[in-house]
Amino acid sequence: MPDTSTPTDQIVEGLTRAIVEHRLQPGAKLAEQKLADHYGVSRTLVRQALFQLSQKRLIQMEPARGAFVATPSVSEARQVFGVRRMLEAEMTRAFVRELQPAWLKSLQEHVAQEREAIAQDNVSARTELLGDFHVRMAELMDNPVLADMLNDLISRCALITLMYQSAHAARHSADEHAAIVQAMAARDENLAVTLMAEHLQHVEDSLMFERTVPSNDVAQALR
Amino acid sequence: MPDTSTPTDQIVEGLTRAIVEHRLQPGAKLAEQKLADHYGVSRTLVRQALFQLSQKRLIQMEPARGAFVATPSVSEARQVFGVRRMLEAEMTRAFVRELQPAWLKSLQEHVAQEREAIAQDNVSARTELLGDFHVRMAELMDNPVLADMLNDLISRCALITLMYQSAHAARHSADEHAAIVQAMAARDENLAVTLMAEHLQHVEDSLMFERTVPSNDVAQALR
DNA sequence: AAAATCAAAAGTGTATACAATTTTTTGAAA
DNA sequence: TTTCAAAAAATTGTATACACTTTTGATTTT
Repeated sequence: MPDTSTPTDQIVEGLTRAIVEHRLQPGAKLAEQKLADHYGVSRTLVRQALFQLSQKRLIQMEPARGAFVATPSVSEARQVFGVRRMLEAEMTRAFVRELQPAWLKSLQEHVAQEREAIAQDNVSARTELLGDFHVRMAELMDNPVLADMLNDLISRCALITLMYQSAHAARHSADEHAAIVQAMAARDENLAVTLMAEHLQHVEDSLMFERTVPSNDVAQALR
Repeated sequence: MPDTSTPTDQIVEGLTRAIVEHRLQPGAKLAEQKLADHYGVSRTLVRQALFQLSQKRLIQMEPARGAFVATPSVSEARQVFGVRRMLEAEMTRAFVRELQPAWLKSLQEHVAQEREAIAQDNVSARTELLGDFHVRMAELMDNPVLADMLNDLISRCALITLMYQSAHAARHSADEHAAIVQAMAARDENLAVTLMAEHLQHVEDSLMFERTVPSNDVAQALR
């Protein structure tokens, strides 16, 4: 795992993973001093990290009360997925229009990786890969602006979705990814766009909101 | 002008306006102590604000060297506009599909305001209104997630575009907004989407990159 | 026993201190 | 005058200090 540049970035990275992987449950208190102790830095750097996370909407800061892992409402969750559908429908269209053989190969390999992780029952790898499929498209198109934006949206989705996707749902997602790639290979722009929109709708439909109010042990969650 | 909640937010707000309105030119150094003096706070709060702005990509932070108003490359600029086109094309489609009479009225009034600002040659008002047209659509659809995202994208676009749009270009934009609203009123989904995409393309095409390297007086730019 | 009260503890918000780095200035040599 | 080097000044990065707010928990009151 490569070092991210600044200490603050490392904290952001670590907390993001913990939140996205649901080791920190929505609503969990993020006490500054505890985090500072865990990372061996002062509260100053922890605060910087928390502010960044609050901008990414992964945590919510309440004045004088501190930071908590975000607990998005059902309405907000639907909006996030709505934005993804809008953005990714058109992204798919652009992708097919500018399609290059190497792109196709890359996505096919990616789907193969997804299936391998699913076969091996590697839950965290498969979750990450299933999200990365979408970011990979933006990266292949050489559009880091889009890739960054999708990455943030997908993090928010991960916070929203159920603890872990069931193995069944994961297989379903991988199959849909494969179908999308197939439509792309056939240069069928409209089919690819439709399949992508449907895929995202399926992921959204599989949402379940377990809003447990947890008194979470931060130190343990971060290992 | 209403007070934003925290002091940090006020600094973010102030700097955002200064950058978007080009009172701070791309590349300008943002020295922490100078900003702190100007806002009458300590560097602590200025730093928090700078980190937030760097996440919004309005400024760029270089390690040990400080913060500078961002100078996006031509390639990045095209990507930002590309994302806007993707997102707003589908937003327009959804808007027309769910269209309510009140929405139409609101947009028509907005265009009227744009034209008033243009007639009065109120440059900063017209620039803000022309950008807000797009955010208003998201707000009318009751989608703050989308509205926030568009707001950030439009800020980045404002940083990119020439100092101020020419009066001619502003009139052109307002006319295109009016045409889009007309297509919406006719419930012509595809026409509205097409007009929106073309509109954004026109704005992008009117881009000019004046990359002056300025030694900018921060205190003066902030009034 | 439940509710209310208040003191102590813990936690957040901001300023300041200080080490490390970068920029500017100064001054000598070419 | 221009160029380079070293010292001085300014600036950033991080930790710490301290005021103020919230939370906790014991004690009293109903």
